[in-house]
Amino acid sequence: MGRRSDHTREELAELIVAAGHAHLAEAGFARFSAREVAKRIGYSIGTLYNVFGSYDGLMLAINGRTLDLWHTELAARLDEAPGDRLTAAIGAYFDFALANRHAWTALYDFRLPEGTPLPPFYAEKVAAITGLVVAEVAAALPPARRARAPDLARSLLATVHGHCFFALNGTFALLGESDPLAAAQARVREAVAAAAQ
Amino acid sequence: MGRRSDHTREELAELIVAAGHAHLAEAGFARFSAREVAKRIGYSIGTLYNVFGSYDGLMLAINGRTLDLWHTELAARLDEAPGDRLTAAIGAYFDFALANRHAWTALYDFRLPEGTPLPPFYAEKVAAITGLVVAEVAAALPPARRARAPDLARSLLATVHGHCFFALNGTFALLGESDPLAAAQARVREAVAAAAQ
DNA sequence: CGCTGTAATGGACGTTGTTCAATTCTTCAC
DNA sequence: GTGAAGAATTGAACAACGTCCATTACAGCG
Repeated sequence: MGRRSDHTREELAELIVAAGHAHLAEAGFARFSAREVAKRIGYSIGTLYNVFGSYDGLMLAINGRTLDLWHTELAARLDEAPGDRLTAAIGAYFDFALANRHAWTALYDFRLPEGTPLPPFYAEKVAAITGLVVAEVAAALPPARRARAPDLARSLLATVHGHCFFALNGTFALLGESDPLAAAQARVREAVAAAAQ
Repeated sequence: MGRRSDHTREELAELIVAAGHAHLAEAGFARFSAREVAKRIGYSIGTLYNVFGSYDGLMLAINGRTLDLWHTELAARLDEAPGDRLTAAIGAYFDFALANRHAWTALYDFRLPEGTPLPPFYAEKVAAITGLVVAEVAAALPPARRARAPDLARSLLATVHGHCFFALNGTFALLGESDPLAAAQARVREAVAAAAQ
């Protein structure tokens, strides 16, 4: 069949990503299927491949949407944060991951074939989120120590990620940890205090 | 066909896990296939299912083997460690993950269906590795603070995991981090110092 | 009306996890 | 020996997946 709707390519891509994100959020990465996404929007599987080229291209677009949502929510939470903004940011990190378990986990479950670099549009979304964190870390340091912010922010991102990851995948539950968020916040507080010296 | 070798069930399981671990180490979790494992040892796909029941059972056994190797290597490295044993343990964590990228990554890529608890044999292996870390954290704390060791060890494990994960999945490279191991060691040092107070 | 280019299809292919009736071999009782 | 019992092993069959691409349907233009 041929053209059948008034969707431009971009509108169609948007439609696919929205349905894909919803399917991913419900089923999780392991059960995600491009065919199911096509079924949901009433298009055939071939159309998805015309638009995104491959399964990897589709997943990248969907994960990109997750990064956008994450960035938006993090920024909003920082805007309305009283007092300790860094602590609020960690809370937002956990809240987003918990509220979007499957989509958040898929960010790390999915990997491009080895040697394939992330496409720029995706790398930029990651950098944008990181940028928010760098700014908050810088603000938490005394002016004379601000040059350490990028290095420290990357490390703190990893620290929080580790805690959040273990909280979601059950490792902490298995080991008896009861308050992963508080632990992450404590570690960040200590690191910032040390860097402030 | 019927019985054709002198393998006991346990020897056969061992054979399968060894071949499966090798295949996983080469191909990675996404390309891993039970059929390929069967092909490698000259058995049919049906036999794998007789022994392990399902793909999940097979993966659990293979990941269990990875945990065993990890535990052995970590213990060895601690034995021969001069001076700062906690720092050595973090180095061993990174070295193992880097030397066994695919197998290590598969520990976290693979997840049982939601609601299915980890089988005891597997949970015990995780607990054993954690136990080594708890002991080292306890040793690094002054006697009066040793009660904090289990909590702190879990949190430090998450911290190191986050750094190692970002180092392997390319996030750190994307963000410009050059020495993830040093960053992880610094974060642990700071946390231990804070807990010692 | 016909031409051209884009949008969309869906059958075909190879691969996967999974099942299970059928088959082959071992063992042991008689 | 012989045959029954039991355990081990097979591989065809099934549904679902990602991928490809020749084919079709339509819109717009001359």
